[in-house]
Amino acid sequence: MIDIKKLRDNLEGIESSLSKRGYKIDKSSFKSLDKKRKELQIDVESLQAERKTLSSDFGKLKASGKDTSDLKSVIDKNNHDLETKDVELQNILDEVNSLMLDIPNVPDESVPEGKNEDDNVVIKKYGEIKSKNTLDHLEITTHIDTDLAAKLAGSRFAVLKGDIAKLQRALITFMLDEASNNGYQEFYLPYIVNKESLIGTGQLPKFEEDQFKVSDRLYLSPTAEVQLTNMFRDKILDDIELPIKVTAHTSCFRSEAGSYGKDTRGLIRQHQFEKIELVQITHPTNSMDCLNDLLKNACQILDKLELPYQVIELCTGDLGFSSAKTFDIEVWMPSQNKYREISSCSNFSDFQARRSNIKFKDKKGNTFAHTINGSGLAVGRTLIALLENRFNGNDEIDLPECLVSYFGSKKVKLK
RNA sequence: GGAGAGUUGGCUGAGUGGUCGAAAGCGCCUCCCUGCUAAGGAGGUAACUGGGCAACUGGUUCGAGGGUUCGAAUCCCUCACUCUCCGCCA
Repeated sequence: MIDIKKLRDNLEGIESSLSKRGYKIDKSSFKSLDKKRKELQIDVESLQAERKTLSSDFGKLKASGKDTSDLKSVIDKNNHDLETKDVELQNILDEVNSLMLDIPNVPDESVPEGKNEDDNVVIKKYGEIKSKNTLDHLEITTHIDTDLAAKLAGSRFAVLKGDIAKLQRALITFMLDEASNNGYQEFYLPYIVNKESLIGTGQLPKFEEDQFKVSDRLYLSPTAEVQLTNMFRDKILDDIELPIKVTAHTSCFRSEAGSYGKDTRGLIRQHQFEKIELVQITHPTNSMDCLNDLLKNACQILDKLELPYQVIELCTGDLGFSSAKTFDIEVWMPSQNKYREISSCSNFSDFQARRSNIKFKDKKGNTFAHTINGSGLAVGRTLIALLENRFNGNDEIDLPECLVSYFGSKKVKLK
């Protein structure tokens, strides 16, 4: 949710910012709605003030045992007027609100302009592409079994066996340790979350069909961003606590309703996958520094894993709904001969904080915080990248140095 | 699954129809006092939001939503959540 005051004060400015990301705001309907809102609100509030004094007069009259019927008819009229005006006001407020909920976040000034993903900007490439391998991960190892998973659950699931299952476990521990070393407090979280939480981080109401619903009010969490951010929902933090850095490993669940036929093979796009998430709650003045910090934390993991990757900055046209600025980290996937997203690091400015009511307190008063998050990293995709980049035709691969102690051996058996 | 008790400000917790946005305590802020520290004293301290250049001045909010009433934190209904005991269980 963007700030309605900013919209009132600077409609043209917001309009041009939003047009850069391809969103056209309905200026004239906002203006006329807001004008009506103002008139009605003034009416309603003065009628409410009137009711207060009339009611207290009524009480006094009654207490002194005098006749109240004249006053009663005045009160009745006032209440009747109030009710009609109030209904009108509520209707207008509902309209304003749904208009506001539909408006995406305003891109940061620094975000490169562009229409779609073709206009994203490669910031830097890291590591050397050495692999000559063309086989994909399902061809490299027999220990990723999607048929078996289909028997148990359905498509877009996987069973990992033996060393591959163990390697996933090692990766999770490694990534969590990296996050802890970088100052993130580790959490273990519920995988099921309520509606309020999903609304807070922006998955609801707009993206309901992407979620797995387990009951009337409960959903499987699509990312630990939801839990880690909503821990601070409805809180007023102390400014000296900022930035707050938190992390967790969770299984993540996505229905992938909109991706029929996309990445149907293997581990790339699953209904259930493992992810380590990094979240920071920051002061508005240095949130961009915090984003760079978080990006560095995520990149560092790929550096240690010795995997080639690139960092791209999303252009205005490709930004997610809630994001003000996003860097994607893409790891080299030899079988596809291209880079694939393995982490998305975003500054949401006060967009999520406004929805989830996360504030901090300083001498000037209470202000919405900024929220930052990114994966550190997506575990399944990291696993694939390791297999594909390190495969050299044998029945086992060598692990990078950083994983050896976590895995307990230097070699991973593929068959 | 059965039975019961709750949900009030940053926290603890009083408040059963108007004088209640709300006692008291804790915490926090300002000041006073004391050579430092400890203790003590005075005052202040909820959030959200409208109008106004401003001084200022309205409104809303006591888990959520309805209802009764001239008037609801307080009475009634529905829902959500939390806790305790019993049962079951990793």
